[in-house]
Amino acid sequence: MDIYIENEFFDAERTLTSGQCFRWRAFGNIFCGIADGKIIGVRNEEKGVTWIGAEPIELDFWTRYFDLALDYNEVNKCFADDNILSQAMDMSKGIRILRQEPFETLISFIISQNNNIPRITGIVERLCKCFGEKVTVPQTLLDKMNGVDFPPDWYSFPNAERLSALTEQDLEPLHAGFRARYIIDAAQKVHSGEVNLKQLDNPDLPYEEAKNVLKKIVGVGDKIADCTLLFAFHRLDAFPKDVWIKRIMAECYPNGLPDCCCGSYAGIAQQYLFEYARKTGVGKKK
DNA sequence: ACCCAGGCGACGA
DNA sequence: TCGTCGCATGGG
Repeated sequence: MDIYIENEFFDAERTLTSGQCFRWRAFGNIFCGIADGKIIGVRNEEKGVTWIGAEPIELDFWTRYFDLALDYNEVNKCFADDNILSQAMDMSKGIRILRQEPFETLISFIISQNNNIPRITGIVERLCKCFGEKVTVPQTLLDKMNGVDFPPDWYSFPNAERLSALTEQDLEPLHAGFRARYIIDAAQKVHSGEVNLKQLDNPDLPYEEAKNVLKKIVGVGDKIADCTLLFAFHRLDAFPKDVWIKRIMAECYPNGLPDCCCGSYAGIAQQYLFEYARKTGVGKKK
């Protein structure tokens, strides 16, 4: 069935195409994606959002996934004094930081290194198609998609146990390049418990401590650890520095980032700046 | 043909 | 602790 949530600070298109997730697809004004083995459609309304094909019992799950409990209007006041951030906020209004599944987020951002978003998306899609499990699409969602070019088969993100049993050669169809061995190493360390993701789901765990756990994986450095902590564990104090952020730091903040980018909502500021840099092309040479 | 992408590890100074 | 380089792949 459908669930409607009133919330004026949620923009599905901006949130789901902002480079924090790689598994949502647009079909007209409906985004479809999978989390927790469930597929739903997400459609923005005048003053809220509808989850198509979601069950009432899943209300808390999706509310948490889309971070609808946090008052972003309040958070944004932290950034109002900064000129660049104010502009960035205007063009990113309605973006939220998702709470994605940890293993999926970890692997996705391992794949992201020295890579671009369209290609990351393709590799993640092939990973799910090859090693995930088929997900049943609810009839309510299928009905809405009648007449749309909607894929018949959807696959979950494979778990650590599944991937830990594979070899680099098994991953060749993904065309992940040098990242294949990083994926295997991550899956093995997560599955063995050497990297305990459940332990990281604890806001009281000191940030650097959590980060060092993730960095035990070969191919996980500061940036990927930061992204995993931000987009899966909702550590809003994370501030991942990718090439876009480095450009904007060099171009717009030669004397350093404002304090609000080091505080408890640094990750939200980071996401605004990331979008600003990508949309305006700040610092990028042509 | 080049350059680049939500980086990282190895290596040398 | 710091820069620099190679890494696979594919799109611009």
